[in-house]
Amino acid sequence: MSPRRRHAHSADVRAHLMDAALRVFARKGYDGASVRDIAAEAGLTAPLLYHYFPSKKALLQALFERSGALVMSAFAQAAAVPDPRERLAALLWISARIVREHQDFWRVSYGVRFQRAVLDDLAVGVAAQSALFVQLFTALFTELGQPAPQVRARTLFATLDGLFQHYVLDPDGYPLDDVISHVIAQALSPPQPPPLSPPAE
Amino acid sequence: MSPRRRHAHSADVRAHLMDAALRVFARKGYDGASVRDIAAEAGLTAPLLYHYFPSKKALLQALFERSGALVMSAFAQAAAVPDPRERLAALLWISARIVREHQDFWRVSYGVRFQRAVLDDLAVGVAAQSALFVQLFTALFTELGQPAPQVRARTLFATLDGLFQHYVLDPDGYPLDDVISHVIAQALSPPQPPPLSPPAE
Amino acid sequence: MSPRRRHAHSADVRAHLMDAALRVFARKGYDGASVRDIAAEAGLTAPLLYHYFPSKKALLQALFERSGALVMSAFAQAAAVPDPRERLAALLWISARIVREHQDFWRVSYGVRFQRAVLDDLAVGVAAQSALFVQLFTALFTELGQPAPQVRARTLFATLDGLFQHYVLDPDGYPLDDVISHVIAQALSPPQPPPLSPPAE
Amino acid sequence: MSPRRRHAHSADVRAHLMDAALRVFARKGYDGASVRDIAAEAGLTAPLLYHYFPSKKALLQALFERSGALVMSAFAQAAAVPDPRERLAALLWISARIVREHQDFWRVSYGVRFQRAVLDDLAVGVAAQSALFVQLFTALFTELGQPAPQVRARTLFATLDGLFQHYVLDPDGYPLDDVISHVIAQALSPPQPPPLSPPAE
DNA sequence: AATGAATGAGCTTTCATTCAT
DNA sequence: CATGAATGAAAGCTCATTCAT
Repeated sequence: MSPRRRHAHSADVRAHLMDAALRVFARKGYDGASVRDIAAEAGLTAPLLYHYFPSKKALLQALFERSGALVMSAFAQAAAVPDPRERLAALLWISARIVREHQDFWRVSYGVRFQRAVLDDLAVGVAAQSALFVQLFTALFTELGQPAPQVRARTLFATLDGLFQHYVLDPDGYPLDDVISHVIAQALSPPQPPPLSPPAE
Repeated sequence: MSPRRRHAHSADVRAHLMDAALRVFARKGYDGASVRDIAAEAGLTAPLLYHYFPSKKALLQALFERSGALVMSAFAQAAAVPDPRERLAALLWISARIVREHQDFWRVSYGVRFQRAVLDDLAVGVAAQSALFVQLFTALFTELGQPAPQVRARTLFATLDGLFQHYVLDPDGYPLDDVISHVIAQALSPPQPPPLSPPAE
Repeated sequence: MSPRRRHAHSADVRAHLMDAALRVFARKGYDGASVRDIAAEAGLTAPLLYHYFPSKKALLQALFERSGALVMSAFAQAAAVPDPRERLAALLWISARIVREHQDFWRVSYGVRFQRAVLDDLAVGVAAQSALFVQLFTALFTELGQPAPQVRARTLFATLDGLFQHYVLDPDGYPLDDVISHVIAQALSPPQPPPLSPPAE
Repeated sequence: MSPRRRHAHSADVRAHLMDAALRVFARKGYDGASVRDIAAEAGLTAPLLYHYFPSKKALLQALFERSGALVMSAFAQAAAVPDPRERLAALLWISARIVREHQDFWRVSYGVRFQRAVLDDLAVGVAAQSALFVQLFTALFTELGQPAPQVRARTLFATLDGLFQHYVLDPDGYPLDDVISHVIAQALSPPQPPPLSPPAE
């Protein structure tokens, strides 16, 4: 009834479409979701979708950017914790919270992780985040005086990645908090000498 | 011994097709790989592929069965090591070797992990392997007298899963052996009390 | 009145496609007619056909529904004739007219009559029409005081069915009116005792 | 073990294949039946089928020829009955018996009746049989002194054709003998003046 | 006589995307 | 802003038929 724009802000429609896309991608996978599906989920038509996003891929990219920003800001916050032990815990708990609260996105993200054709344009951002993560934790372990801080960082990253995948695959049955607690304890434990070298093949 | 044949043995052609499919699936993803692509990679035509496999999905399933058998036999071997610490190390080194030697398969496997529609018929086998893995390591940690053996097992499983994915995503740049060594050391280290509980939200 | 439109009304295109499909089905049979054939006959492309009909089968079904409605309304009209003898004649002449004016449809209809796989979804409507026909004529013969009215009705139905098929198979050479006249006369003639029983086998 | 031919006479295999084809055609229709289906039903392979029949169509043609011969000989027998009334009854009962005993063939025959592409090579034989039937009954009605004998013959032919189709579509529920009895009585009844001419359109 | 292997042609259907209105 | 119409490309799959053995 207001004389100004009957229709929502462009940004609102974009967000609405991204939410719809997220749901459909999460449900059917990126390839399995048709542009029509997404438009229908958002309550509009495909050509209109193209009014807001130049392609299906661009929609996915927008989802990655939105979540990337979210992750970055959360991490920046936690990275500011002065005590390194507390910082590590904060980073992990925050990661867990993000994944729990954005399960759909992570399902999508893990689902396209191995699709080169799809990831082409995302690869840079994703790789950057991974690198940042490893750097952050390498610094942290260095600060803690742990040996081989980069290996520790990589291991921790792998653990988190695997763990979040397992959680997202079965959110109701997975003891996320227990495992996170254990991971934190493990990450802060003193180093051990490697007990066995790789067997000669 | 075997004379030159114009018509290869059925089993040979099947294996040849599976290898081709593996390469194409690894390169383009399951959805991105067309039956024609696979047939062409194998040097034959699409209808002939259907002579050997009833469907594209069946081809994928055959790949999973082949690798599943391989994993199982390797695991059975390592699971027979009497000393639990050595057994743990053996299981991890063997896992790493399998992944290294069958990168394409694991790329494919991780690629379809979140595609419900595709996994339907594979789900049983895959879930069984995961369960077996967790069981095996739960028993192992119990044997070692570690507390919370199931959480440890789950964590270890997550670590391996994430680690192998990171390796497969960048096989040349990833220090697989170093990380595996560290994971083994970590898994065998004595437990620590959890330093921090999850923050109240 | 209506301005020149680049995009025709959906209903028009649907009708246009149905006409094209009817011609192609009549010419090549249901199985022999490809969706491309039909689209080409209608002057458009196959994917566009799917814009208007969800499947090839749905197209056939639409044809049956259209003709079913036509038959029903024509029959309802003739069934209202009060005098039973005149009613019988009216029903038969109307049937003949419908078949003559919709030869293509009846060719198609008779062509799929024995294709279980195709008829599945049409079966209900077709069976209902047959049953209606027999009921209508059973009532009519009862009203006329003829013995064994149901057998007479079934016989008449069979005669019409066969006769229309023969006509449709050779529309130019078939003396449709003569035969219909005779059938009417025959149907209204008084009953005769059966002259001979079936021979013992 | 007998030194002479391990394998059946060529004619036997042909007959065996024709029986198999008949069953499969009856079950799935001509188009719906694949050559592999037929070969499998006969317990052999497709290329071997091609050893006995040059094409799928030729198989169908052979079926028509076999049944045509059967019909002809049965008709020839019944046509020899001296009394025309008895002859008519004999012809109809024999027709009914043939259809009852060869339901599969008639199902197939009626199923392809409107498929020009399939019938091309059968058309001659089928048309000849129809013509023979009409001639035979025209002569018979002439002999009986009935007016318009050709129209009567055509009508009778239509009745039989329709009736046999209805029977074949529902063999268990159809009162074939009752209807045949009625048709015979009707065919032998004296003529009636046509009660109503076709309405002016 | 018998068969596994092989293929060209073609099927129905889906999709991302564009265009005219 | 919004949409129905439109399409080229390609998908998975089936088939009648042939060929080498």
